[in-house]
Amino acid sequence: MASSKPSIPKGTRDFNPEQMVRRNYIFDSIRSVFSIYGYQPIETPAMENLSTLLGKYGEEGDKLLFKILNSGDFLERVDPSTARPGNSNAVSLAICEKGLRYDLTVPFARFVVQYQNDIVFPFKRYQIQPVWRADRPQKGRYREFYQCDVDVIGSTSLLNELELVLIINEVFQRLGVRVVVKLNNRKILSGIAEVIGEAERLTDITVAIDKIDKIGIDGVNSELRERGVSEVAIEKLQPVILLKGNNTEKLGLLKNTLAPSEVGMRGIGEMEELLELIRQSGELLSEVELDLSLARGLNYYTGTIFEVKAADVEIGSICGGGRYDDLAGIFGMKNLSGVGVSFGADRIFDVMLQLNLFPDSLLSSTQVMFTNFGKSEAAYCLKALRQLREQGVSAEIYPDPAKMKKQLDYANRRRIKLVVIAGESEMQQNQLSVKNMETGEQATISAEDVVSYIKENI
RNA sequence: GUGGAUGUAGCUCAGCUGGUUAGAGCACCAGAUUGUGGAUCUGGGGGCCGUGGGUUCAAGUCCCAUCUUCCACCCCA
Repeated sequence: MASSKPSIPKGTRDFNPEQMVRRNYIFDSIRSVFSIYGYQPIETPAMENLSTLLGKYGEEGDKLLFKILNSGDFLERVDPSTARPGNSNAVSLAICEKGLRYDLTVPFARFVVQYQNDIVFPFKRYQIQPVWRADRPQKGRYREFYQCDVDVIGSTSLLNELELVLIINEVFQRLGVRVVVKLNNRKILSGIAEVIGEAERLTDITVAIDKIDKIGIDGVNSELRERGVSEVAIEKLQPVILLKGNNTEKLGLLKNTLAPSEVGMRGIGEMEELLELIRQSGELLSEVELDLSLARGLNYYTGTIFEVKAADVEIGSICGGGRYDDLAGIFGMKNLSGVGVSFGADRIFDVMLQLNLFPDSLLSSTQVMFTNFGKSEAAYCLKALRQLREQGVSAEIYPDPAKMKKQLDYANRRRIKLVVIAGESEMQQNQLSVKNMETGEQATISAEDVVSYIKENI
């Protein structure tokens, strides 16, 4: 073999036309909901300065950043003695100053700080762009994937949280995906850690209880032990982890437990207010559930945490987010609270494909095709073809004078509903034949009526 | 980053304990049918068996490495 087979990098994908129209259906639906709620679009570059990205996602996140090699003689300023195996990380920082963005939230925070004087606050923005993670790919996990972020920054009102819940509900209602919206609050988690006497182990505790669905209560407990949480604390934690009942019942029980914790009670207050706001907005299609095991890894969250799971497919979360009180602080802008969620378009795609939720109509792009029997016959069609297009009907003419079988076959495979047949006999009568490919019916129409006939029969 | 599976035609897969020229279905192209599609029949093209090395008289088959895809862990959309 002269050259190896063409291929694309691990974890990346090509999208064919069928996949693209379906993806665009998702993006368009999401975009229009965002827009209805008053959010404005922005875009940021695929690459950011590495200094913007590093240290924002924890140690794990830093490892998953794609770094971009400097141009030119990038080894020029590298001390040869540091360039040895085992020291790749330090060297990579010396030879790379840019990286591909890991999410849309951090670039957004950078954007807000950079343009703070031009932005009108509260700033409601949405952003739909790909992000890259040097993760090991597996089901529902890619190295390049799209996020659809909505955030509002510069407001602490819980009305923003409410709005996000309503957006989530509306997006998945439009797409026909049944979901469960899970809510929690970082302050409640802090309160729990405080009450059981392990305040400084908040992250360990949340990471462990986040896994309860997967590894069960015993697994969580042994993981807590491994992470150094005391037996007494684990004992105290049990009733909280195992909390059952509806949202109000859970909150009621939590109130007793968290009474000694000021943070915890504030968290409960926020949760109660949010649930009340949701109730007042009217009936939602999506189920909204307070889930204390919901932790989410990103440690910049400080208040409400959101996560959305598909009710009918096992694929991890398809949307998630939360409130962050001090994200822009990293970039030198204090006291700017924000809250937002991110829709994972690629996973939503996988869910919808599996549940067969894409409308068939997406697959036919051309509505009318003119057959081609030769130069003069094709020319005879051009006027009607143009008129149809001017009136918004998507139409095309088969470019080559191929056999009728081949042309009709093409129309079939492209799912084109109407085929216009115009040959010598039609030309002589100043007519065109219009064939419906679904029913097989065919009618012969005069040249002046053919456009309106087609419009009526699309 | 750790562990486990996988790779044969465009796609889904056969191919026995190593043994002639590597198969099927679907898809594609052509013809039956020169102005009427989806059906049927007939024929045809297409493979250095993921890649590189090794063992052997002989490797798609056994061994090693590497890459891909998939699964679990970590983490996450």
